[in-house]
Formats: sequence, C-alpha cells, structure tokens
Amino acid sequence: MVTLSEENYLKAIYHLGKQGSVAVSTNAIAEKIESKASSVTDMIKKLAEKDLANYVKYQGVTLTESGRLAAALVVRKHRLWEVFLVEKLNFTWDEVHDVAEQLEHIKSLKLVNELDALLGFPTHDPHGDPIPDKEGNYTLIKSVNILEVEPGNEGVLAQVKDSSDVFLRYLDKNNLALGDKIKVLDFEPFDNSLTIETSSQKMIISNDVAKNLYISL
Amino acid sequence: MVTLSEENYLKAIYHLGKQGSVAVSTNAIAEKIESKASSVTDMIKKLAEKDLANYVKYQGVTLTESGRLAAALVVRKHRLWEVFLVEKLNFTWDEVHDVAEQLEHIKSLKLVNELDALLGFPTHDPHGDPIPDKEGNYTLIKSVNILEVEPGNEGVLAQVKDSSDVFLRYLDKNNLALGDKIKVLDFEPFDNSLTIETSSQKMIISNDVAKNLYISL
DNA sequence: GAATATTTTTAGACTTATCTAAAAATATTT
DNA sequence: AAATATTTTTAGATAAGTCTAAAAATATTC
Ligand SMILES: [Mn+2]
Ligand SMILES: [Mn+2]
Ligand SMILES: [Mn+2]
Ligand SMILES: [Mn+2]
Repeated sequence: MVTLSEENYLKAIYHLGKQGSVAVSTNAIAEKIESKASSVTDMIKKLAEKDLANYVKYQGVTLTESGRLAAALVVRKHRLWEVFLVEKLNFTWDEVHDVAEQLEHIKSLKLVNELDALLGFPTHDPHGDPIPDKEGNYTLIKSVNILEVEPGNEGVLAQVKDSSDVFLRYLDKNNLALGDKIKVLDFEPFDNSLTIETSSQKMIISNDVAKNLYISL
Repeated sequence: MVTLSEENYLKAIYHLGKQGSVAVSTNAIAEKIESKASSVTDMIKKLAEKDLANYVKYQGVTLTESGRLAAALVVRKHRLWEVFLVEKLNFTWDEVHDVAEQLEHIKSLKLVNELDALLGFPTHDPHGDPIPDKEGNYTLIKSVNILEVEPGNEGVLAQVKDSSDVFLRYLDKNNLALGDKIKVLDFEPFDNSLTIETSSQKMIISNDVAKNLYISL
C-alpha cells in the first residue's frame, strides 16, 4: 500500500527527473513539495525501503520500475480527472488543478479505466500535458518553447507549463488558448520579451509568460 | 477545516442517531467505525471543541446544527458518487460503496453540485437511500420493512439497508432488484423466514435477508 | 440499596508525517 | 589543497489519530 504522502513524493521525483530516471536532489524535492529537506530524507528512505526508489546517501534519488509505474498512475489519474472536470463538470482550466490534487489519490483501478473510457481515451489534459496509459507510457508530441522559435515562424499553442490559476487566467484575459495559431514576430533583447500574433491580435508577452508557452510547428 | 477522520465520525453519529439529533453512545460509534471507545472519546472532544457536536461526559453525543450540515454533506457526496459510479462508469451496486468511502472526502462544493447536475439531480442512491440536498434536507419515501407487511399484501422494493457486497450479490443472484414488485405470501414462525413472490418467481427468504428489505406500498 | 457488571474516560504509549537545530558530507572558492 | 559555503543527514520534538490497560462513572442485578 502506497500512502497519500508517498504518492506525492513519487510524483515529485517523477516530474523533477524525467520520469524519475535522472537523480533528483533532496532540496529540489523539498521545494517542489513545499516541505523541508529533513522531511524529504525521511520519506526517501521509506520509499527505498518499499523498493519504490533507489537511494544512495548524498547522491539523490531515482525511481525503481515499480516506483515509476506508481508515479505514472498518479499522474494518469490527475490528468484524467482534470479532463473530466473540464469536459463533464463545466470547470475552467484554471479551476481543476487543486481538485485533481485530491482526486489523484483515489484508489480504484476500475474507476480510472472507466473514467478513461467515459472521456473517450483522451491523450492530453486541459493544459496540454500528456496522459500516461495503464502501463505508464505516453507519446510525446513534439513541442518547443516559444522562445526558441525564430521570428517569422508560426505554430500551434500545444502546452502550457505553468498550471497555476493566475497564469491561466492571464491567458484567458488575453485570449490565448490551447490550439491557437501563434506567429512569432519579434524578440526584444532589452527585456527578453516577445511580440506575437494570433488570428485575433498582435501582442507583446513578457519573458516570464513566454517561458511557459510551448508550440508545435 | 474538517479532517477526513472527523468527517467519518460525524457521519457515524449522523447515521446512528437519526441525523444526529438523538444521543449516540461511545461504544456504538466505536463499533460502527471499527475503532475503540477510547479513540471515540478523544474524537468526540475534538468535535465538541469545534462546535460540531454536543457532548456531556458519560451522556453520549449529538450533532450541532453545523455538525449536522457537515455530516449531511458527506452523506450527500457519498451517495452522489455512488450514483455516478453506477450511471456513468458501469459499476454494479455492490462495487460502489468502498470507492464512495474515499470520494466522499473530496473537498469542492462546485464539484458536488456540478456532479449533482450531471446526474440529473437524483433523489436516491443505488441502494434506495435518499440523497440530501445542499441544505442537508431530503424527503423520506415511506417504506416499511418487509417483515411488517401482512401476508397477502404487496409493494415495490424501495430500499436495502445492508449495502455490503455479499448481501447485494445475494440479491443479484436471486433476481431481486430495486423497483421489483414483491408480494408477501407467508411468514414462517419456526425460523422467522418469509415466502415472497415476484413477477418471475416464488421464493423463501431468511429473516436475516428480510430484515434488510424495505418496500413502499 | 449494596454488590456486581458494563460503559466510558483517563493515562500513557505508538505510528506517520512533519518540523528545527546541529552535525556531517559534499561542492565551491580562493 | 585549505578555507568556506552549501547541501544533506541525523537527532530530537511535535501533532494527529490510534491503541492497551487501568480508573472512574453509570447501569443492572440480587
Ligand atoms: Mn494539474
Ligand atoms: Mn497530490
Ligand atoms: Mn454506500
Ligand atoms: Mn469515509
């Protein structure tokens, strides 16, 4: 049995070290999970004890195969619930994350898989993040950060990296949504901002905003 | 903030003392919740501290108005989730209870009320139990235990009191479902069993089974 | 109504998950 | 390579929720 708290740590390691394959530092986990390094050390030991993590003192932590699968299942549930909330319960994309944080810990394989079917086996959540399948696999859609796009080129907004409600409401306010066609017009070296053009407008976005926008070409 | 554990105690008191208005004993709660009397005493004190329960040492416990509302909300969520699992996710009525035990603790008023709407504002769960509204109110359908029906009379199976999977699968196996028309033919004093007749069959049910069947006339 | 049985509460211990402060190990700078 | 800074671990404390065993209160029986 994996506790709620253990699931949160597994998820953090999974997200910080590309599916848990790259060693993640104690401090990085503490920051992600908003706890203290000492708490992280304790929990990592417990995960290692349960064969969910590989841990060498002072060397950081990776996930074992069963840890990776457990983490992927949590992520799968999180993202499926987010789709459910938007598609079936009229939530907006900035309202779903906190509720999904709770729902991702519900234990019932039948529930997850029936939910998946009800939603028509979606491949991405409302923020453009991929939904792992039962085996924890997903196919990456090739998307690049908008800052790496040469001025003059265009693509489709495929993913937003920050899922906080403030950021998502900023996008709503400025009529930017997943699927929108975006053309990069100009990069401004002074403040690293970007001028972009959508079908409805031309606008300047700050570097902080641009860092979180990923487009597929 | 009401914790998961507090919610479970509130629900137990609510169920044991008709919506928490009748004083419930420490031992009764302990048995319902499968814990020990000493644990119950501790928790009751905490509920009283938070003004969710009225507690007088050695005199049992009732719910305050806010306690009653909190308990009713948990019951509302439990039963709405059960309807969801059956209606939308192909669960059978014997599979829903344990998952609903988890889902009932998810905190989001929007979620509950949107779920209610998605399901078409159901009034009863898959076991015939009434679903409280936002204010914690529900209208009782008049149903009586089948043992109190005079032989010769008939009614419709409206509610089953035991929601355990073993009991529900017994009913499935014997083709008894909510909504079925049942006629009481004979009461057998030797073992307090009952002979009943449905549209498809005549059968004898034990007293243990009969105690859990409620019909509306 | 006194003796006995049952229920309830208290006292103290344990587990999980967290924290602060100090010690130990590793990394960085000079 | 020493000195210094940073990161990580350990040690000990705390809070929530639970338990066992003993004490206190209430209920039942004779
Ligand atoms: Mn999310
Ligand atoms: Mn979580
Ligand atoms: Mn139930
Ligand atoms: Mn519960």
